[in-house]
Amino acid sequence: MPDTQQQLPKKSSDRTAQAESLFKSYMKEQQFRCTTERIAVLREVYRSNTHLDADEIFIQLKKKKIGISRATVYHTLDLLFKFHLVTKIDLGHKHTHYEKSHGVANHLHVICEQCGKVVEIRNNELANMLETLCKENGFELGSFSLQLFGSCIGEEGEKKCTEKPA
Amino acid sequence: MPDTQQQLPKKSSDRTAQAESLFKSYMKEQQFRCTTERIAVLREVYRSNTHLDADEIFIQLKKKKIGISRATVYHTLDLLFKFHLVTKIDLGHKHTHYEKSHGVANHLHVICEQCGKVVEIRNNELANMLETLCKENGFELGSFSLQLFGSCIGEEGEKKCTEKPA
DNA sequence: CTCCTTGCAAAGCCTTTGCATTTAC
DNA sequence: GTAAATGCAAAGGCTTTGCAAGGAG
Repeated sequence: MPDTQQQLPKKSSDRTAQAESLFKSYMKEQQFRCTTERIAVLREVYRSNTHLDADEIFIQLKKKKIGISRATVYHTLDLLFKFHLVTKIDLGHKHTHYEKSHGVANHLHVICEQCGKVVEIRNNELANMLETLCKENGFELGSFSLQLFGSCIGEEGEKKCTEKPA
Repeated sequence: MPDTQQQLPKKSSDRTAQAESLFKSYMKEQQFRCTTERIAVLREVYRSNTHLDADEIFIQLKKKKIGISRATVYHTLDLLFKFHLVTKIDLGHKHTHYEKSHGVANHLHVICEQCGKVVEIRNNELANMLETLCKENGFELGSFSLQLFGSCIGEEGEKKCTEKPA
């Protein structure tokens, strides 16, 4: 694999384009074909700022009149995951969610077990610690998936969340 | 909820017994009935030192001539999860795994995307950082689920894993 | 031109649910 | 005795797969 993944994006608006270039170069390298469907899935994931599930991607694309089957969406997500361009996350809902991961590293999700709310937290120190921990244990860190389950707390730091799930 | 969860186990051999007491007290509190099936699932999870899936638990119990249905296993795992006595984990295999979490906190999994190997890493500093991050963001940390996807590296720190999945 | 990719539909598989029976309290 | 839990089987829902048709290289 080329070392291009190490280049950090200069502008956040470039991230999608960069991810697209990376995707194309990985695909070329590994003899995967660069189809319009695959690019469409990549763009959809990178257009969104949250975590999507496979079906949401399928529906978004359908709304945009981009004909694509669910099977292709799943296949493509596997490819994107393989190249570390998306992260798989389990938010405690019944199925896998996916999220762009190029240029948006170093964050984790906190999920309220009462109301289901999901909050993103960013922290570089944490990411560094994880990378170090992996190295110390003979692993090279690729993508990662951090989910913390807990409960929202009130202003006074006393009241636990009692909301019902949406 | 009583504060008993904060008491750390003194001996590792006490953990199962402690988890069992906690389970019973939580159940009493919240009007759940203390059935032999539920206790059996708890014990099975705590007897194991790795992550199990629901079906493995079902099969282990069947081997021990403990009649129980899959439905009950799933129900009980939900209860255990609710009480933070097990953690749900996604190891990139196709379904949820469960792992005891009382007395075995502060660890994460590193999963090799090539060979599927799963390694556990323990680190208190990380756990503290996570707890702090949550507090800073208005969350109370319950159980957590950390999975890092990457690749084993060779002795020289150069060779990436090329093994096939088992 | 060749072989990979797509797409549809069906299959697969984990998980949940309905309802009668059993059981904890 | 009563309400909750179990268990079976069937349904549910996400994901994968087989195979013919289409498209990239």
